[in-house]
Amino acid sequence: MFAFRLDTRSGVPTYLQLVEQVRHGLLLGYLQDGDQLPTVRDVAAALVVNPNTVAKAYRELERAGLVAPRAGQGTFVTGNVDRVPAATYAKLSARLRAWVNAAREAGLGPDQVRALVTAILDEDRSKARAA
Amino acid sequence: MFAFRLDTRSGVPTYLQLVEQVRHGLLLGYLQDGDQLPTVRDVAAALVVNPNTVAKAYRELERAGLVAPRAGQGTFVTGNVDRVPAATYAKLSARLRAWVNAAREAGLGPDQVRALVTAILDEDRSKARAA
DNA sequence: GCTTGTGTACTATCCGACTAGTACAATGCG
DNA sequence: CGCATTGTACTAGTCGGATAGTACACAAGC
Repeated sequence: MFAFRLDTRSGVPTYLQLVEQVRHGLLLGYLQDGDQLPTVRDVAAALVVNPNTVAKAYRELERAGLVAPRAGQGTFVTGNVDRVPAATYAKLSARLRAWVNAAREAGLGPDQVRALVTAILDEDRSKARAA
Repeated sequence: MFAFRLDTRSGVPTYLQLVEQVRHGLLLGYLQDGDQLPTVRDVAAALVVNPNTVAKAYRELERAGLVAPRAGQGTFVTGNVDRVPAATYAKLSARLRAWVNAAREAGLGPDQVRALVTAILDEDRSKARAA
């Protein structure tokens, strides 16, 4: 079963964090067509948040056409998303993992690693906008 | 002069985004000891936010000992942060940039790139916590 | 000394995220 | 049918971020 996590210090609204995690799961293949998401009440209990907050996230995902609710059953993935081919995914993640290790060995702390990644991704975003 | 940017859709509070960007600038060497940050009023005008919001960010940075205000002058960096050596930084960022390009050429969209990076960094975070 | 530009402080207000609690609709199962 | 489980809907309230507007304190420069 898919598991959620929360970062309360990030300032990102809870329901958006949940939406993001499902989106990422779909993009990376952790979640596939037909998979069931944890029930609203389960998630609410596990993360100690209000059921309404979880429901808001699920509603958002439903609006986006990524999941569909079945009353009395739960919420299920209706995967119509471009997934990364498994081989490509494995290759890229291995290479990225190596990079993170190299950065850590070069003495960079987690914050510095994140800062550098953010900077490079922002470059990429700027290029994408310019193109 | 240092320049700020805003991502209004991220859900991250404005003042926290400003704090983060200064922190990153310090970590990566974009900002150095003695550098002046844009004035509160300049930032407020450029980003179209309330001066109080910018002041809140600067106050936060001052509390952290990263910057110091000089009345009538502006806010200046008091850089007591571990910076990444320039050579290390150049090497790592080049390698990461290459990885991003490879990912894009493999057909991954910006969102997928970010998702993958987030996933790997979360792995790293979990390992760091476990250690 | 006066003016200008800077950071700071304060109050009031608005809005969105989140919570609390309850109730309802639909499905599956005995 | 009756019950449990699930998602959904609604109202009311709390809390924090952001805004608006004003006022103050300090330093530099004419």
